Amino acid sequence: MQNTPVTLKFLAGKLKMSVSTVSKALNNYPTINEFTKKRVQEMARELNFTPNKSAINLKERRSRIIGIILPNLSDHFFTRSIDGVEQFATAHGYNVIISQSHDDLQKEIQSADMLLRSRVDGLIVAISKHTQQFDHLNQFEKMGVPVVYYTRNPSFNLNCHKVLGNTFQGCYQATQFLIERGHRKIAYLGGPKMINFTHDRFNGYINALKDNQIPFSAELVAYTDFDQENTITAIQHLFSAEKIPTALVAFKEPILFDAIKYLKSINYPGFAKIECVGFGNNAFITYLDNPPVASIEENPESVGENAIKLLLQLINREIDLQDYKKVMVDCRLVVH
Amino acid sequence: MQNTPVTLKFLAGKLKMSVSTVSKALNNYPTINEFTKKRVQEMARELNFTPNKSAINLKERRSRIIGIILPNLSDHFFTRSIDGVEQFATAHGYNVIISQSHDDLQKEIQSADMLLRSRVDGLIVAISKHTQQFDHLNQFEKMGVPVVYYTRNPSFNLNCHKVLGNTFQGCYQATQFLIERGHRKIAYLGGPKMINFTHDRFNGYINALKDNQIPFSAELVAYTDFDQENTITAIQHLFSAEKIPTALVAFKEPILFDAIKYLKSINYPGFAKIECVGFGNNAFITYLDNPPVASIEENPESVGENAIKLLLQLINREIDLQDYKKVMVDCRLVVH
DNA sequence: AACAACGTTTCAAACGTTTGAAATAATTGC
DNA sequence: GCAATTATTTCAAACGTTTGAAACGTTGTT
Repeated sequence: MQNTPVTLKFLAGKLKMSVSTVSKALNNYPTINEFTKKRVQEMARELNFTPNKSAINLKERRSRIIGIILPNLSDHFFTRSIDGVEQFATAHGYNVIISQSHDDLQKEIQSADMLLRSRVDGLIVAISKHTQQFDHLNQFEKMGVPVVYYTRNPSFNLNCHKVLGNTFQGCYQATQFLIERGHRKIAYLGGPKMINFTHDRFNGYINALKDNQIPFSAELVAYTDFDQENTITAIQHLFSAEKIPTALVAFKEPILFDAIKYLKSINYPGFAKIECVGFGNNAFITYLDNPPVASIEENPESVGENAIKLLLQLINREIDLQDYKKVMVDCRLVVH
Repeated sequence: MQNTPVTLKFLAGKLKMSVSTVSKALNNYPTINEFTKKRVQEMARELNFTPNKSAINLKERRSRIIGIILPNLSDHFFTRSIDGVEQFATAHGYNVIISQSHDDLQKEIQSADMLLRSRVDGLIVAISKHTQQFDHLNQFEKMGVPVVYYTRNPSFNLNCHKVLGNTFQGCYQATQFLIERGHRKIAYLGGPKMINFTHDRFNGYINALKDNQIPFSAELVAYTDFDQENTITAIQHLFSAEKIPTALVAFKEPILFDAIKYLKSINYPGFAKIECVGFGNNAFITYLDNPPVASIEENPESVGENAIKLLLQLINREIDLQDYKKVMVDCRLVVH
């Protein structure tokens, strides 16, 4: 424990030169004599000089920090997307601060405020499912800090930058896949209606049916959320319908697993023949005895990477802040 | 986009008062006139004044930021532990920066450096499995920044603060549980030897055997890592041993799942009777057809919470930096 | 000997806060 | 009505950097 913090001033004192010489030497200014640079750099290393980022941020009026707000880290989609962001960000000299909203608007507001105070250079955000009001996020753009919404975003709002999984295409492809395997009665298990892409997924399903001249039946559609009880209720509804489904498209894998588990537990007649597909491509599928026939891989790393790429362009003003972009990242059907 | 950043100075100009009055008004100093406070606070709200954290950090010589370095976010143990840290930290006015090492020493060093520059007030770290050298982490203590190692830590080093899952007790309990269920030939599948607690777990296993007068057989012990191939090799070894095991204790659940899957895939005779236990208590277990008979719940939230509690005490100098503590968090056996 | 020209170093202000001390204004006591 | 007291505001320095402008010292030219 050393009580004299090693600052430029301290180094300057030791070396009997001015603070600016030390600073410039460490930053490799061409006007500084080579021998001086050596001396300074050696001394800095010896004394473990570590520049104070707060001071630099203050001076430079930027932080080289990217903020990320997301619902939670227990969802593998998000942790995988972080990897995409982090890799590209650090390669470009930026660090990342992650903040979880736990799908709670108040926490999201707190996170946003914290990141705003930290003067992040840009923000990537997947909004909570309860976010209907955007003052706390609009604040960033007002201060000239670009914001990229990814995955979960305010669907009605065109005036923001978005990077989205092409969830329509993913769901279309999954439905198409099931149709090609001979299914005609394909049930659709949707997610919370507050999450905007829920509708896109539904549309993918609908359109695939339409394009194959399969009549749509409202009986074959139900919605749930992340609560297991609700999923069971939805499944009971779907599989007691008149048109008994032979296949199922679900908006998220863990929920699909709940569905499969339930059908199996009640010895649903014809269970073995039912074919399922869900979003996610969870690594655990390999351990299931009755795995989904395929998964919709959402490529979260790519979503994250596209988000940070766009954000960096906005930060560098290569793209105008007002020139709102929408980037779609295609899904890929993985057959198991 | 507004080009005049709203600073104290800017507010002071608008209100025709000094910067210090504005600052004190916003910080609710008792010497400031109530009416003045109102005026200032209103104006601040109206213009969306957001204090610059870098400036405050610089002035206060602390950041109210806690750094966390951990191997990766794909392991649910770590994401759950973060929840424990975050909750307690934010309740005490601290923010958290998470940095992944991806089990790579170089990345860990980079993370440490980044956090050091950011002048975190304290560090919580689960070292990478390749970390044998600790300069980058010792640096913090040298600068008076307390460090708490959690879960993965330098086992040989007593001179550091540690918060650990009581992995010995967990493994003992699991083994005891299997013994009580009548098993005598219990195999043990250990993890990477570089991870320090691997040995504690093994000792838990051994001691439970000993306390029940069950002879230990080296044939019943094998080691693997997170690579599936190696797990299969280990399992082949264990289950082709002379003493055919009837139960298995594994050091981590996903690996246990690989083992179960393999035994099932080869139609291992007596597979249905084999009882397994592993560390983790993965939420996913509920979907398995041949689930482990029990799980060792490591209580990661509690580990995280204990780590941040200790760290805050160190930060507040309620505990002397040199007075090295070791906190153990018990595991809990969850029978499925 | 004078001075231009260069290589190198230093000065000084700025970034946005906080805070004890000093200054000023308002109030009270007599 | 004036000093003493109290309430309120302002001054000024500090936190650790960066950086353009100014200053310095050394050479080389004439």
